[in-house]
Amino acid sequence: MPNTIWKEYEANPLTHSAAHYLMAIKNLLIERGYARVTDVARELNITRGSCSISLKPLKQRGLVTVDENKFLSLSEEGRRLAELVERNDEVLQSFMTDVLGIDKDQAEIDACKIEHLLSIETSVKMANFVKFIESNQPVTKNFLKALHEHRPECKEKTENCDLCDTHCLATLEH
Amino acid sequence: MPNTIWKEYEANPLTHSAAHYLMAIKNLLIERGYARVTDVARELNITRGSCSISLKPLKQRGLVTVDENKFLSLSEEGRRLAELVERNDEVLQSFMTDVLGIDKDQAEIDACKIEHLLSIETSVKMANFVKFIESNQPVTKNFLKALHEHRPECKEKTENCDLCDTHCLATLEH
DNA sequence: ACAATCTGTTTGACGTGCCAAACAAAGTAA
DNA sequence: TTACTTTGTTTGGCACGTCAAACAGATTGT
Repeated sequence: MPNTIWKEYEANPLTHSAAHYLMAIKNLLIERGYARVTDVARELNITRGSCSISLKPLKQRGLVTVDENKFLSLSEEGRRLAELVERNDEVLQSFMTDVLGIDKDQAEIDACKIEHLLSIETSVKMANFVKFIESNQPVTKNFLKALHEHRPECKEKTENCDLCDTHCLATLEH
Repeated sequence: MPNTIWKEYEANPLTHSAAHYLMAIKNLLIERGYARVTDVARELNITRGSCSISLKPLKQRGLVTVDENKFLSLSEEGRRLAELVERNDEVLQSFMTDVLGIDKDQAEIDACKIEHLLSIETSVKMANFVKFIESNQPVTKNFLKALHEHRPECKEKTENCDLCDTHCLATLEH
C-alpha cells in the first residue's frame, strides 16, 4: 500500500509548480495550522486566481483536499510527495555546498530547479551519498580534503576568462 | 568577448526544448554536414511545424542561423551552449552511474532532465568533481569503495517497502 | 511537361502556468 | 442595516511547446 506512491510519482511526475504548491500547503499547515487559497498564493507570490486554477488538477489527482470551509490539506500521497521534494532540496543543497563548494545562494537556486525532477532511485542514492559524506569518517574527510585541493589550472588561461579560476571545461575553449 | 556567453546564459537560460534543438543541430552538422528543419524535427521526434515555430525564438536570440538555402547552423554562442549542455549531460551521467551507482538507463533519464538547468558555477564544479573521481587516485578509490559498501539498513524494514533495499529516507516513514 | 513528392510555413487547437480584472458570497464594521 | 473588506472563482489574455491539417514553392520522376 504505501509504495503505490512511488509508482504514482514515477508515472505522473510533479511539475515545478505542483511541487511548490504541495510544499507551501505542508509548511502552512505546520506553521499556522491552516492553509487557504489566499495563504498559498501569498506564500508562492502568485495571484489568488492563478492559485485557485492551479490547485484544481492537484485536487483531481487526489494530492490536495479541501474541507467544507475551504481549508486546504494534503492527502497521504500529497504529504509524502511534498516531503520527498523537500528532502531532495536539502540533500542537493548539502551536496552542492559541502561537496562541490558552491556558493550557498547559487546552490539554493540550482537545487530548487532540480529538486522535483529526480527519480526515486536517484533521490535515494543522493540522500545516501550525502549521508555518507556527513558521516565524517576518515575516508570521507580525506576525500573532501583532496577534492578541494584539486583545482586544475587551465593551460590556455587568459585574462578575460572567468571560468579559468576554477576549471576549464574541455569543450569550452576560449 | 568570449565570456559574454555565460552572462547571456545566466540571464536567459535555455529551456529543456531549446537545449535539445541546439544539440540536435550541432550533432546533425557533425554527423551529416547539414541540418534542415526536417532533419531537426526527425531527430527530436516532433513535427516539422512545431520545429519551424520553435526555432524562431532561437534565431531571434542569435543562437541559430539560416542560410539562403534554408540550411540551419549555430552561431558561436549557440555552439558553446550546445556544448555546455552536452558536457553537463556526460558529467551528470558519469556521476550518477559511477558515484551513485544508479542504473544506466535511469541515469540517462535523470541527467536529461537536469542537464540544461545547472548554473555555470555548478556545471564547472560538477565537471571538476567527476574529473577528480575519474583521476583514480588512491583517495578516490578508497572513497568509492567505502561509499559503495555503505548500505544503511532501514530499522523499520517491512516486506512491502522497495526502498529499504537501498536506503530509508528519514522523512518517508512507512 | 506534368504529376508526385519533399520542404518549410502557417493556422487553429490543446495543456501548462501565469496575470489582471470582474464578480459573487461571506465576514466585518459602523 | 448598510457599507466595506476578504475570499475564492471565473474570464480573457499572453507565452511556451506540442499537434494535425492545409498550403505554397521547390525538386524529382517519368
